[in-house]
Amino acid sequence: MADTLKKDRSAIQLGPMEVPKASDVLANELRERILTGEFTENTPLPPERELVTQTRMSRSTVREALRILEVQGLVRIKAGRAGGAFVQRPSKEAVATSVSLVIRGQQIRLAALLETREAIEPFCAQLAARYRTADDLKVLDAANEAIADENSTLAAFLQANVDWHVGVAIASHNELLTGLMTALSRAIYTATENERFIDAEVRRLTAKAHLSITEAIRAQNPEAAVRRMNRHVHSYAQAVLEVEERTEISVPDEA
Amino acid sequence: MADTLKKDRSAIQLGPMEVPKASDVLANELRERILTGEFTENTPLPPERELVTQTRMSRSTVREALRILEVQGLVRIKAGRAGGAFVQRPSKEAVATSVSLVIRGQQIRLAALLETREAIEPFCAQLAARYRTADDLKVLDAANEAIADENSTLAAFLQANVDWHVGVAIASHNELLTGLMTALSRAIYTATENERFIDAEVRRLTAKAHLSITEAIRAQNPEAAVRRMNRHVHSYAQAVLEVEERTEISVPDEA
DNA sequence: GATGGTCTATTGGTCAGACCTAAGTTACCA
DNA sequence: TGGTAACTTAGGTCTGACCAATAGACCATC
Repeated sequence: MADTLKKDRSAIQLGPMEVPKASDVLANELRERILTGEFTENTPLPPERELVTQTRMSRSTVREALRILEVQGLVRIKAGRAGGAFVQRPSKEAVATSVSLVIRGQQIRLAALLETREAIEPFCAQLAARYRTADDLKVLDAANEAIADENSTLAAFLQANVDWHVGVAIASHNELLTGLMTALSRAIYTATENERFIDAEVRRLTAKAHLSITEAIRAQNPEAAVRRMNRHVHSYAQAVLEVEERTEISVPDEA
Repeated sequence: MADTLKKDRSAIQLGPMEVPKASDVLANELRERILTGEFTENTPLPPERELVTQTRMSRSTVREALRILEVQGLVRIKAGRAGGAFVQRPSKEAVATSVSLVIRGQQIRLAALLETREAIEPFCAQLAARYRTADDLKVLDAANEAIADENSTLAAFLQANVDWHVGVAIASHNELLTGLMTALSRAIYTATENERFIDAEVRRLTAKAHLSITEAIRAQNPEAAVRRMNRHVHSYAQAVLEVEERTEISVPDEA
């Protein structure tokens, strides 16, 4: 009897309910208006105290809402007179930082990073070959020059390396891919920073590969670009992983 | 005299300096400690009032710092007794939301989304064929079943479609790719939601392609998986773009 | 003895008001 | 005319108070 009663009563099912915080409500409202284009780029939002009177919320609530939007890259906040919150469209930076957080936070294996780069970068090269501008090529050439300098430090080499890879992504003119590649490159940079496998030979091969890919992009030859980039990142990944194996996985331990 | 004095004094050169906000300082400090693993998952941070006494900052400053970390997905905040800020590792959700923001905010062309998917998804399929588990296959099979139902609504079809694509990404066991694909799929879903080109024929072809790719993944045949997925997403993109052209770019106008 | 009410302690959420600091604007004086 | 002092506007921080949600202990009722 009691059992059936219990069954009857628990037949009514309710999921856990959301009770949004006041600051979230404000943030959501503003976010929607920004994303739908109601506020265009660089539009100044009303001053905090004005928002307080409009929304009848307290200033701390208003400020927390603005802080949320700031972290999400939707507004940029300046202090001082004529300051305030200015509408911004989130760009690759927002993607790059969040991806970096995931990479660092999840202690993602170097292998997975390299894998992901193998997925994305050949396609970037292909798009770059189609859509590259003269400015894009300048960036790549500058990076190539820095890479070719055999007397530079390891740090300088790696930085130039990152610059080149990000440069290719930028040349693809796809903000999504650019953001991902920026984060990936940074992560791979720090992961390989202490690697001892980057010797003169590796540097020479890298420089050569980059040059050849750059030429394909310059010549607007997508097929060659994708093919060469594929080979480049794949062989680089192989090389890194070989060293990783030989040195008995010493990196993951430091977590 | 005054001139030389002035010159001497301006010999000391200082660049523009950054004056970080107090809340940023706290947020950065906590973020580093979380990311380096000093605080493990689910560790409760001290209560706000405790942080106030420890840091000698005001409560509003402490709260803004916590809000920053919350938005970045580094802590989860619960109210009430035994509540507080609990350490969390940012996951694919964080990537998905920030990518969604960029997609919505930049009013990214549907073409670019499809392009990006063409870059990523074949590689996901390849990895899925290598690393898929039995559970992964169950998800794909369930989605395929829903897709095959010819009497379902358009919304149901698209949802099942998303489930399948995300399922493939999950089967790749790469958090990065999974996060990106989740965001991408959602965006493509909403972008194609109102499209009239999804007729019975498209649904039939989609179901067929998904089945064939699923089989390649089940058989752990990476080559077939990547080839079939490539063809699938490419032809889908072509179909969408053809409709786009025919209907004279009506979507971008509503921005 | 299971259900539900009440109390209390803890902790985040919100509010109000004050003051500090950054940065344009204006006015005034040398 | 040019520089600087005063003013104004806006965000940044602090203080202290109270509200709201929640967990746990205890008690009342059926």
